[in-house]
Amino acid sequence: MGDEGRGQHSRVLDALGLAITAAEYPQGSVVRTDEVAQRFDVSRTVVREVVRVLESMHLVESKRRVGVTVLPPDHWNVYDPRVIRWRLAGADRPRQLRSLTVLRSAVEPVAAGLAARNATPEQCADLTERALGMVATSRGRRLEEYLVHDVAFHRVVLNASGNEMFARLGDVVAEILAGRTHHQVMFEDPAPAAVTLHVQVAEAVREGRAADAQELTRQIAVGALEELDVLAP
Amino acid sequence: MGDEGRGQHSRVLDALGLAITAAEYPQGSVVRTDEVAQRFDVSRTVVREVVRVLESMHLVESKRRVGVTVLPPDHWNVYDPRVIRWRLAGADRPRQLRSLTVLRSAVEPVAAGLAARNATPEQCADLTERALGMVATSRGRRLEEYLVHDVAFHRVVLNASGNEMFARLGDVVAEILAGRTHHQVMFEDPAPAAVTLHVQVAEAVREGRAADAQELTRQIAVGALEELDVLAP
DNA sequence: TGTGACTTAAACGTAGTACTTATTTTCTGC
DNA sequence: GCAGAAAATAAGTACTACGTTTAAGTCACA
Repeated sequence: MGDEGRGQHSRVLDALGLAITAAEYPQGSVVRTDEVAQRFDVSRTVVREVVRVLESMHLVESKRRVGVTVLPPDHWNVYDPRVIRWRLAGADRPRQLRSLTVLRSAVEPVAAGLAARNATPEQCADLTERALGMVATSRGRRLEEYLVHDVAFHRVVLNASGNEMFARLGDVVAEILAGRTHHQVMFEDPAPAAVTLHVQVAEAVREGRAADAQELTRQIAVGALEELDVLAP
Repeated sequence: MGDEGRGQHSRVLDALGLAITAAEYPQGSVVRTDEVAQRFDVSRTVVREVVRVLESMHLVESKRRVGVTVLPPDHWNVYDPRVIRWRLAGADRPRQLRSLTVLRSAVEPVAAGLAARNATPEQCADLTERALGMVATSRGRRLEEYLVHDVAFHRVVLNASGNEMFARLGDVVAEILAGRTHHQVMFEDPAPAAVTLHVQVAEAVREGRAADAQELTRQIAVGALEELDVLAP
């Protein structure tokens, strides 16, 4: 899943990013690079590189004679996969999960509609295979296996849309689905209705029925939103 | 619009980012940091910081004993505003514009629907004002003034949706609209139909008619897509 | 024909120093 | 006493030089 490189840089970046998104450093607070260097026992060079990356995510701002200032959340690059992961790992996980699911509900139906027009035969086959995999693993508490198929299914749809902006949301969807299985209370097997919908989407895409693919995917999204409402009111 | 800081770092980052997204450094090609340092006449320190940022955007990958490798486009963080700007400035501007417009067409209708439920009175007033501003500047080649109102209008809708992921797309929409006015051939005044639709969206949001706001915004998006089809077949 | 040891290239990381630029403080002059 | 200018200062910015680590390449030996 993650692409955490090894080395001091990644270690400090991850720690700082996590701390900032968790409001451990509150918005507006200021730190000096030397402090950070000492805190993590690394050279100032490493800290500077980390700060430059955090700055590129608009998590902080670095100004002379004042230090490194934590920016308010509405400046953050919330589409950066790393920021998403940090926030999902932190305290406002529910809020974040809701934002992302709403985004999904807007994007995925349109993506499915496009996929019905643009999907290659290979992608259609892949989609059908994944849908069948979901059916096969939808009973008997095989949640991990189900998750793999579910993630793959949605990735294929987003890729098959032919739109790179949609395709890049595959990671986001993966995080959401993984989060639902792992963190949300999900003792039960997935809802049969959802499984059926996935099979129908695969069919609609294969047969080029764009409107149907869109509407069916919309129903999946609605289901995901309702599930959130139940679990996190 | 831009937040280009001054200094060596921003200069080199911008130059390299532009060069990479323009495929001047083709995918898979490798450079050494010393080369870059010499090419831009800066120290390796600066180059290293730049590379770290480019790495965080997944534009490049830096490995020991091999150098800095340019990653294929499907790895890029295409939601990073800087990447978007670089690509819009480069050769595949039309492709990029289309991807972004499709994204808009998926997101904005949903955002407008949410705005109809969540918009504050201030936001409603702002929206109405902007719509009237668009009407007032829609004739007589006052394209620049029109653009300002148009961008502001869409920003308010996205913000009023109450979803942070939508709100963060304000910059993207601004880039698209600015691009249309400045680079696309747009000698004529904006289409009266589009202007009317904006006024109607403002009304629908103000009166809490979510479904109408969504449908009207969808029509605006469809118009934008058709406009693209005409200008860039 | 491998397979393990050696070489080496390049990034990674540290240390020290000088430059730049805002901010803060202090000093002037009225 | 206070407004404005000059000096002190603090912090990021940038450069250089050096040692460390990793992995690609190479060569020898079985």
